[in-house]
Amino acid sequence: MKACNHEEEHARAAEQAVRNMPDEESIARVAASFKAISEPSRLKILFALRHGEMCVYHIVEAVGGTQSAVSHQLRLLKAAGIVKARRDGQNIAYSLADGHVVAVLELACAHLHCKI
Amino acid sequence: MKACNHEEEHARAAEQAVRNMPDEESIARVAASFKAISEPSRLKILFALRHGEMCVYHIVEAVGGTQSAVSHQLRLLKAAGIVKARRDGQNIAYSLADGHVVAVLELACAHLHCKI
DNA sequence: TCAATATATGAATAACTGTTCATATATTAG
DNA sequence: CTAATATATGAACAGTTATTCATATATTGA
Repeated sequence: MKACNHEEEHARAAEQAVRNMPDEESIARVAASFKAISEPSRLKILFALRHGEMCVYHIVEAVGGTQSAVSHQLRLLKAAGIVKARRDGQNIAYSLADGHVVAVLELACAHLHCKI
Repeated sequence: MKACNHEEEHARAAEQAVRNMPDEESIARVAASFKAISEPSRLKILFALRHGEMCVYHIVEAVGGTQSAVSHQLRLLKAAGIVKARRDGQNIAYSLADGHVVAVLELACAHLHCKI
């Protein structure tokens, strides 16, 4: 494999890329965040929580599926810092962790030219 | 499973969630987009391409790994509409599909409080 | 046309992940 | 304390996916 005829520009970009490449741990964390929101079942939960805090009962109502599956998904989302949980009596109320979540969803939809 | 004592607010949120839930196909497309950028090896490619168009040779130089692995990853990224490709003689020059890609990466990093 | 180079790709394997089922924990009402 | 309810969780299975290896395709120069 040898260089292309854009050698200079591409080589400069490659150099900059190496110099500015985030460390492995940062990349792993970013990857984990996107992985958490890359499954339809979990995305549905996020789209649902856009409309406000909900306990598991209502999340199940909103997105369908079994209570167990939803609970497992919520655990992953919480571990990834995408949603936060708050106990309220017998219930656990879930909500989006911060405004970045909706912002990212909206960017993705804009990218795909689909309205949400 | 019965409703919680936030019945009214949560029930309203759940109703709105059901009414505004994107269709299955939109959700699948959003999920596929995030899945494409949820692997460290592919994220490295995107972080690299922030610095400009590059051919495969230079991408391999910037992110490491084998040519074959990088090529497979590029195929997925292209299929997902995250990067675009342009033939240039013997080389194929890759670049980010649009500004949304960098914007999403920056949002994720802001969310995680890590600088890139 | 032939050799060299850049990139792509099919198959195989190993690792990962989502769902289900059964069960556990925690909270409240009585 | 006991029963009922809400949520969480461990194990197992099925489906998915990233990497490697070998090879194919495409472009260029001679």
